[in-house]
Amino acid sequence: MIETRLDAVKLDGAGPVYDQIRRAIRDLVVSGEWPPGTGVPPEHALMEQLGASRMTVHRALVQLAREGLIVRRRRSGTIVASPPASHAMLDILSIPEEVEQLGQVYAYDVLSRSDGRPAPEVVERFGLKRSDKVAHLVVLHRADGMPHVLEERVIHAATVPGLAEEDFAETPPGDWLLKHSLWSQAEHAISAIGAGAEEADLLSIAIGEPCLLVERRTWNQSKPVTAVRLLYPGSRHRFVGRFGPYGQV
Amino acid sequence: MIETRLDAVKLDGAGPVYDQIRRAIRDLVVSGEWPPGTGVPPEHALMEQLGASRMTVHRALVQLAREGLIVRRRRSGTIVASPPASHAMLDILSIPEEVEQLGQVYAYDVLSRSDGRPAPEVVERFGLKRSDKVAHLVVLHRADGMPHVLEERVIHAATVPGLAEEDFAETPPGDWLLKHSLWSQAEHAISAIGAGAEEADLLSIAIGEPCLLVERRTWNQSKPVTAVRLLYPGSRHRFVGRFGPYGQV
DNA sequence: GGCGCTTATTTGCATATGCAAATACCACTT
DNA sequence: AAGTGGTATTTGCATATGCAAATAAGCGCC
Repeated sequence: MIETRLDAVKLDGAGPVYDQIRRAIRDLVVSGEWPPGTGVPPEHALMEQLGASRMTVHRALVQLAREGLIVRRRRSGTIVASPPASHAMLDILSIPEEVEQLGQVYAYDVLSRSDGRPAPEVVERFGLKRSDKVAHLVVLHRADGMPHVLEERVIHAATVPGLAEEDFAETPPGDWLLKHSLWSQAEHAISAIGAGAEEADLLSIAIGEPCLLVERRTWNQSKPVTAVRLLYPGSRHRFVGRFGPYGQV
Repeated sequence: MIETRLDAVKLDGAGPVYDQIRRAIRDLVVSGEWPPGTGVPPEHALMEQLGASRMTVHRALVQLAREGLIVRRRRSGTIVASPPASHAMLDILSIPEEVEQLGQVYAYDVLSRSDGRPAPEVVERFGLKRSDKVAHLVVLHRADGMPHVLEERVIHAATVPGLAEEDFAETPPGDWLLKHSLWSQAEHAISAIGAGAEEADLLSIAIGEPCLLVERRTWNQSKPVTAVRLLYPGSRHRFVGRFGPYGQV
């Protein structure tokens, strides 16, 4: 277990104490200062350092645990949780996992890679500066040998250390990024478009066939990390979700 | 404010007391026994009736409030919340609201309605019995006069009182149902398909043009309520959502 | 009637205290 | 070395208590 520096937890005096504690720890977690596996100080230590009662500290930690940011176990203590790989319907972050959950065999090919300045059309689509250095990848994911998704991805070199040395021979870029970069904010959009000539060819479908397009952009502390465009043949894919009226499952 | 019968809250003895209280009240809310607006008894009353301390009752209520099931205000007390009309990206339940949020003028036409036994293909799609009575509706929603979504809907008469008398002249069926029926579970699926001849005509698009298809089925206590098929012209629509790695916004 | 003040009710927050449950760790035995 | 049992640590839960903040409702005054 990774140790923490206790004095990193600082209150800001705004609002209820339990919420100050909650936010202080949450910020350390989402900023990456306390990466997954880091040990959160025990209630006693926090209580002394912050001058709050144990119940107040407890309340903050219980809430963070319910939110999934930390994991608590008696006697062994509290650690920062690993972010869940996939969550609700559209938080599908790992394509290999998605395919394997369908009981199919996963494989992928990196069709192209280029490092350097982004092409003008890429700059616009992903909201970059022309001077930013990026890696531009095209990857075809297969399920049981059949084309499953076509992925086009731009990775912002400055925010992802080790990018140049990685050749994505063993792990597709999406999964690799999950392990080698942090993200604090993501946005995605779903729409339907017809496949273009090149896309249709790669996915083995007809030109103009309806496809589901998922576009996702990811930031870490407002710096862009990666942008991806996933094209799913419409006939072969459905995104399914369940929910209740108050948001619960 | 609607009064509640205090003795309706019953504990089941399983697990922590605060959680028993939480579940007991939650069940009353989601079952519809305490409809939105119902007054939840004050902490003092619950405390006496249940033989728990106020802090324990408080903990249960605070959690329910954070989950959005109840709304609490000092002095005026606690009431059951109205289910949020729209929530995350795909919990768009009210099309009029969606359109108006885009700053466009909303209108709709009921293109057809038939009451009676469901067509065989509807039976299958919705998991009904052939003997169930349903209303079958086709509605075109417009934004600024332009076709916006094509809605095809089946409503299960047995679970929706007052259905036969309603003509949907003033409120489109989706919104009407939100007010006149309860639901405890929903499922939706998104996919991409090409517009059929009839659909293309109604939506003023070309045959085969890619569309986003949202299918949603809704149940109340495992009895079907309604099933709907929403066809959005792909070129004109994107569903956008934002989220963070731990599920928070 | 309307306006402003007071009061009572209800929730919100924090503390102190005590015990229970889980379990990592250590010492001891075989 | 391997099991065994006790102990200390850490979280989980519940209670009792006190005060603060918000505000609905009542009261009195003009």
